[in-house]
Amino acid sequence: MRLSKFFVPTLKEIPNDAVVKSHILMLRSGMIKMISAGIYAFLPLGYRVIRKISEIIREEMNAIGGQEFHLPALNPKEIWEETNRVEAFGDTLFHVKNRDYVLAPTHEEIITYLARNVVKSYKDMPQIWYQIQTKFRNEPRPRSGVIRGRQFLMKDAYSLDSSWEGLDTAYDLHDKAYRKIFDRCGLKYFVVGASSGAMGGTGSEEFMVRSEAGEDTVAYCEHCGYAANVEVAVSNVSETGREQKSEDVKEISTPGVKSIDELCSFLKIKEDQCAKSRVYISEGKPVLVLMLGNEEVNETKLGKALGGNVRPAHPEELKELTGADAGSIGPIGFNGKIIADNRLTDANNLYSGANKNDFHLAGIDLKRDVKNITYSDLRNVQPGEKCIKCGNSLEVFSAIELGHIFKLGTKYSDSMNAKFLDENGKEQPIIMGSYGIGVERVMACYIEQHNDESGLVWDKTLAPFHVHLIGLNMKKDEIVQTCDKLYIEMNKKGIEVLYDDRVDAQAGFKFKDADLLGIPLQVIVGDKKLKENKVEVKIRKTGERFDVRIGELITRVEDELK
RNA sequence: CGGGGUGUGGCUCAGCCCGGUUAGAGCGCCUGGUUCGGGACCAGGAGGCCGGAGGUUCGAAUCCUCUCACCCCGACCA
Repeated sequence: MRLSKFFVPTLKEIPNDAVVKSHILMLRSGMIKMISAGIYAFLPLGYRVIRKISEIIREEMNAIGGQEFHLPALNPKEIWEETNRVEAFGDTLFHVKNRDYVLAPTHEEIITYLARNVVKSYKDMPQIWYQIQTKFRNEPRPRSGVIRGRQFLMKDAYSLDSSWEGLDTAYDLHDKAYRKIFDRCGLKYFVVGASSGAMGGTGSEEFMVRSEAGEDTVAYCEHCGYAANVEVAVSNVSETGREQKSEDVKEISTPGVKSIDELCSFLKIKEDQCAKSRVYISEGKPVLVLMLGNEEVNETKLGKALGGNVRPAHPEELKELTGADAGSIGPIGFNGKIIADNRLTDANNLYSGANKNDFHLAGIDLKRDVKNITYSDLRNVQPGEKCIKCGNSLEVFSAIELGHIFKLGTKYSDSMNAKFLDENGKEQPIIMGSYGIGVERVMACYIEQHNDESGLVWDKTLAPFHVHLIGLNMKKDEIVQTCDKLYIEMNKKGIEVLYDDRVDAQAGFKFKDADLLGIPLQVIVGDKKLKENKVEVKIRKTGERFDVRIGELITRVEDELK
């Protein structure tokens, strides 16, 4: 491709609206352009990368027996009503105004619709059906460029099986295929076991990439690979323990003291002598939650421990339930269920609120003074805590979800009545799995991991081109002739070449553009080297340069690209 | 949906507080010339109803009201 005829609007300056690295670089390198919040046009250069990623995905999906479909984005609303997901998706689902259609945010319904009354026998399975297509979600807040958009390219696969063992097999196949896909793409990723959320189902794994731009926070053990969302990651910190002698409970006047910090400095005590109280409402009933010191309540864990959803009590409710405002609430005299974090197990000589404004209690012994207290893991894992699997130190950081595989089971086949006859002639619901990859996220994550101060740094696999051929002064015939010749030869050899044949751009300008685009090899044709019948090769990743005789260039380029 | 911020030529921004020539700069773009291995130089030029609507005023990019768009934090997120 000749750059003079190729639409690559590179930007020297950082676009105002972009914040994360990948977004900035995709815009600056002329790969995408924003049309509206969360809606991007892929320009020719960017689309080449998308196609390379898609092709890798396609190869690995085909390798596990996947069959590629092309499914409609416009779906009749009534199909979605069968599974009750019009309501479940709520405002996230795009509705078409002038007909009863929705824009598909995912394709379980369509797949189940296709299978129903067609996949009728256990002999018709297993099946793996997939698509690489645009999906639509009315995200309340698109962000980070292509990472969270309102329309995005997704590979979604669905497995159909006649047995749970078959589902396990399909799930394992996808797990392995995903690892191959992300390995081939050159991504550093990790795998998190996760709850399957609104998709329903039993087992699930998320494929994640560490990134500042990530929306999930995970705890990760470099040593053994343990990884879990902090919402569920088990905390592994020792209990604060009991002191030998239990003091008597004693009321202390603490005027104006609200926070644990204030309490500690007012009484000159340490944080871990305090029990922080938070009141939640669970199933309509108040629950007092005690945390050691100033630790935050993990509401997901709390919900799990109490079996249901929880919400913090409103200020008015606090006053009504305890007689005090936030900051003066405590376990003694609290009328309702009391649950404490494991770290407080049987602790004594604690300070906490007195359920009376401007007073706290000292000498609280949870074992002696608080009957019916239960203990549970309610805190967030902190960096440096011991991994529950191997005991090494955990890291906590944010990450982007690239892919998600889960066992759906019969949720959709049940609600849409997709049944088959088993070996015994008995009717059974089809057992399904669902497996997604955010194609644009793969690209963004790759860029997050492969860039430097000059721009992008592609490996050959995903690079939009293999070689960036730069004619330095295209007003000189020898240079043009040499470049043209090399361009034709490389094309003939199947080497993908971007040829900077622009006449009006100066050398420095071309170099900066080339570094920004980050194509792995640069072949530089200039006056100086040409006199010795040589051209210069620069390896983008290392910055290394060397001269090569023109006659040997093709072989050398082929070697470098191996 | 809550909080914060920004809308001025294709891009990055100044001007706004304190209203008053013809609305500016750098980059980019067009013409001609010089340059030609790390985002060149000279000369000339095109391009803006200052996000939109209403209002205050003799006069509004600037003040007021409403509205739209976009960004960030939070809520939400298969």
